[in-house]
Amino acid sequence: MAADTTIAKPAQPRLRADALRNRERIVAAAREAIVEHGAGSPLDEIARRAGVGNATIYRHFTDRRELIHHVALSVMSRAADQAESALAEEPDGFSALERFVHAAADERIGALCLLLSDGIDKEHPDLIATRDRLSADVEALMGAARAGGQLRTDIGVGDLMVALNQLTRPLPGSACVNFDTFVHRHLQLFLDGLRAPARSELPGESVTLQDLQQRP
Amino acid sequence: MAADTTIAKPAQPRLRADALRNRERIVAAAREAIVEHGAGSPLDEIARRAGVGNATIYRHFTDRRELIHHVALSVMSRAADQAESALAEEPDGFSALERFVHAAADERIGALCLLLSDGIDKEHPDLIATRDRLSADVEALMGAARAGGQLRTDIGVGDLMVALNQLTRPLPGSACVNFDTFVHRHLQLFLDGLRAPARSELPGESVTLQDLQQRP
Amino acid sequence: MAADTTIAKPAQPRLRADALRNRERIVAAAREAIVEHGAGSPLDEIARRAGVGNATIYRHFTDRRELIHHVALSVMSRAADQAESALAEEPDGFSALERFVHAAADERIGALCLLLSDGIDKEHPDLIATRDRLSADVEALMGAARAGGQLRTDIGVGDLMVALNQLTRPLPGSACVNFDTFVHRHLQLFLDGLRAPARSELPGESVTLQDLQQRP
Amino acid sequence: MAADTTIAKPAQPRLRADALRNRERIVAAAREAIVEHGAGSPLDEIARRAGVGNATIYRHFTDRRELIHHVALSVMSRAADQAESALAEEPDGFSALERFVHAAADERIGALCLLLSDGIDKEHPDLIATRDRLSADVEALMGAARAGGQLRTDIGVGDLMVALNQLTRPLPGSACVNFDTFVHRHLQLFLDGLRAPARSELPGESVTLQDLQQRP
DNA sequence: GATGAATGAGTCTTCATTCAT
DNA sequence: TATGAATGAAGACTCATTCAT
Repeated sequence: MAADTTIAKPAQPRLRADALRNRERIVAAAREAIVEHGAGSPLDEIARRAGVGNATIYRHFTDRRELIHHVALSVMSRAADQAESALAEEPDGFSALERFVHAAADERIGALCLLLSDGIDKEHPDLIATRDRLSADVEALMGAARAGGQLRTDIGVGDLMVALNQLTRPLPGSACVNFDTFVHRHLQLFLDGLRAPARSELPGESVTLQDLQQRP
Repeated sequence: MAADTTIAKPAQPRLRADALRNRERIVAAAREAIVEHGAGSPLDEIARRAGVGNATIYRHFTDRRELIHHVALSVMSRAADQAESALAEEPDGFSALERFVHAAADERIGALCLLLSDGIDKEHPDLIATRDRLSADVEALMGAARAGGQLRTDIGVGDLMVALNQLTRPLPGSACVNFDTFVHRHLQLFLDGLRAPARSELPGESVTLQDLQQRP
Repeated sequence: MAADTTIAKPAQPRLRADALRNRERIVAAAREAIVEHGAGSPLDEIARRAGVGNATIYRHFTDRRELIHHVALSVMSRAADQAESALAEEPDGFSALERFVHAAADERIGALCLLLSDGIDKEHPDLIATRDRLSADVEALMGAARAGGQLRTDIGVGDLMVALNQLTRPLPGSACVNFDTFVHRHLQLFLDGLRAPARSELPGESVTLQDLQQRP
Repeated sequence: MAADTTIAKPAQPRLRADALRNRERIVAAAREAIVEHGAGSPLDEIARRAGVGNATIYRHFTDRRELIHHVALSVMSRAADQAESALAEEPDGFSALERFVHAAADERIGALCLLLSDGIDKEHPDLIATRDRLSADVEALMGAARAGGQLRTDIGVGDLMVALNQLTRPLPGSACVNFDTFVHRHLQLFLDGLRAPARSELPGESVTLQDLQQRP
C-alpha cells in the first residue's frame, strides 16, 4: 500500500544495515524536533536525539534543505498510508474521514507545513508525487463521504488539509500538558463543521494542495 | 474601552511624543514581522520595518523577550477590544461570537501563540491581567451564545482560543496567495462545528487560557 | 591618477570615519593573509590581523567572496597606479617597464591570481573595469618599450602579467628568509628574457588578461 | 637510473601486487589533485580519483603529511630522472638545460612547492636525499651550460628551481584553457634571460635548494 | 587488505546585544 | 535621544581521521 519513501535514489548501490538504521533514526528525530521546536531546530539537537554525531546527518543529506525535504516526504507518505487504510477498512464514508483526520494528527502531519517552508525545493518530483498521492487519497475519502450525503459540498481538499495542518501544529515552546489529546477536540469540532448539511455559507473558494504551493 | 497597553511602567516620567510614536511603530512592526516570518524575525528586520535604528529598540525594550511580551500584550488587548465591541453591538449571541472570531483573525491573533513561547515571562502581571481580560470577554461572548441555545455546551474558552490561534497562524515561508481570505473559511467551518446541537462527543476536557500556561 | 577603489557603492550615504578605517584595515589584512597563507585564509585570522572582531568583516562584506573581490580590486588598482607613475616619470621605455615590474611585486601583485579564483564573480563590472585599466596601462608600458626597440615583439600583456603574478606568489608555508629580495632576482632574469632581440622562438600564442578569465 | 621512491620502508616484508598498485595510484592521484586544486585537496577527492576507498589511503600513509611527503618525493625523483636523461642525451649544454626545464614542467614540478609547505617534515632523510640528487643533477646541467659559455654566471640552482617551480604552479580555480602550453612561453622567456651574456646586474645573492628549506 | 560509515574539531555566517558617536 | 558600528556566542557545514564490517 505504501511506497517506501526512505530510499532516495534507487541508483545508489546499497546502504549498509547500520547506515540505513541511522538514516531512519535521523528522519524520525528530525520530525519530532521540527514538530516540537519548529523548522529551525538546530541540527545538533536533531543529531543528539538520533544518537549520532552531527556530521552523520551530512553523510545522509547534503544539507538542511534535503533533510527537511525527506521529513516532508516521510510525513506525507505516512499520512497517505493512513488515508488508504481508512478508506479500505471503514464501511462508512464520514467515519473513514474522521479516522484519517485523527490518525494523521498522530502521525505529526503538523509537519506538513514544511511543504510551504522557504527552505525546500517545491518542484522536486518526489515531493510532487507524494503530495499528489496524499491529495488523491484525501479526495477519495471526501468523495466517499460526499457521495453518502454526509459531507458538505462547498469544501475541497485544501480546506481540509490546511486546517488539519494548522490545528495539529505544535504550540511554540515546550508544549503544554496533554496538548495531544487537546488537539483531537479541535479536530472533532472542525469535523463537525464539515458535516452536511452546511450550517453557513463559506467565503472565498476552496483550494487544492497544488494551489497552495504556487508562488504569488 | 481598551486600556492602553503600550505604556510599560506608569512610573516613568513621560515619553516624548516622538519617542512614543517610535515605541508604537516598533511594536506594530514586530507584530507584522513575527506574523510573516515567524517568532525568530531578526531585530534588525523589525527595526528596518519600523524605520528606526536597531539600537532604538533597546531604548524601549530591555531585550527581545520584553519586546515579544509587549507584542503579546498588544495583540491580546486588541482582540479583547474586538470582543467587547462585538458583545456590545451584536444583538445575537452566536453572531457576536462569529464577528469576534473573524475580527480577531484580522487583528493577527495568530501571534497569540507567543503567549506560550519559551522566550516570555508567563508570570508577568500585565500579561496575566490582559489574558484574563480577554478570557473574560470571550467567556461572556460564549455565555451569551450558550444562553441562547446556539452554542454546544461541551466546550470552553481554551478550546476556542487555541483553535482560533492555530487556524490563524501564518504559514511558514512567504505566505501563499489570498491566505487571509482562506483562513476565514476554516474559521467559519470551525464555528459551524461549535453550534448546538453538538454533532459528536468530544474527547478529553475543555481547558482555560490559564491552564494552557501551566508548566507540566 | 588612481581611482579610489575602496568605495564600493557610491549610492551608500557615507561611512563613519572609524568604519572606513576598519574597512581599509580589513582589506589590507586580507591582502597580507592571502599572500602569505593562500586564498583559503581563515576569516578569523584576517579579523585578528585587522584588529577587529570576526563579525565586523561581515558588516563590510556580505561574505568571503565579496572580501576577496575587493582585495583583487585593491591589488589591481595599486598596480595600475604604479604602472601609470612609471610611464609618466621614466624617460626610457624599458626602464619604465622594469620599474613597474619590481614595484608591482612590492605591491603584492601575487594576489592577482585571485582574479582566477573560483570564489569570485568574474563578470563584475568593477572588476572588469579595473582589470582593463591595469591591462591598458601595461600595454602602454610595453608599447613604449617596443617602440624604442627594447622589447621583443612576440609577447603580449598576458605573458607579462601571468609570469609576474606567478613569480611573486608567496611560497606556501611561512616564507623563507629574504624571499622578497629573492623574488626580484627572478623578475630581473625574466625581464632580461624580454629584451630585444629575442633569443628564441616562443611556442603558442600570447594572451590577454581578458582571455585568461574566459571559462573553457 | 631512477631510484624507486614509492617504497617507504624497505624493512617492510613486501607489498602485495594490488596493494603496490593502489599505493602508486594514490600518489599519482594526489599529485594531479594537488596540482589542479591546490595543496588543500580533500583526501576523499584524492581517493575518488585513485579509485579506492578513503580509508585505503590511511593503510598506506599514516596521515596527510606523509602522503604529501611522498608526492614531493615522487615529483622530485621524476624531475631528477629528466635532468639525468637530458644531461646524458643532449650534446649541447644549454639545450640540455632547456630540455630539462620544459620536461620538468610537464612532470608537474610545480608541486615542488610542497617542499616548503608547512605540513611536511623537512628533515626527513628521504626528502633530503632526493632533494640533493635533484640539486646535484641540476647543478651538473648548469655547470655544463656555464662551461660552454652559454649560461650567465651570476645565478645558482636555487634561482632556477624556484622560478621553475613558480612559473609552473597551477593557477587557482579550474585552470584556464591551454594553460599548459602557455607556461612553456614563460619558461622560454625565463631561459632567454639566463643566457650569457647577462643583460643586467642581479640584486641579492643566489641560493641553493638547501638554503630555501632553512627556517628563519 | 579494503571499504563505507561515523566523528569531532575547525571554518563561515548570523544575530541579539553593547558601544561610541 | 537616536543611530550606525562592533562584538561574541551559536548554528550550518567541511574534512582529516578513526571505526566497524
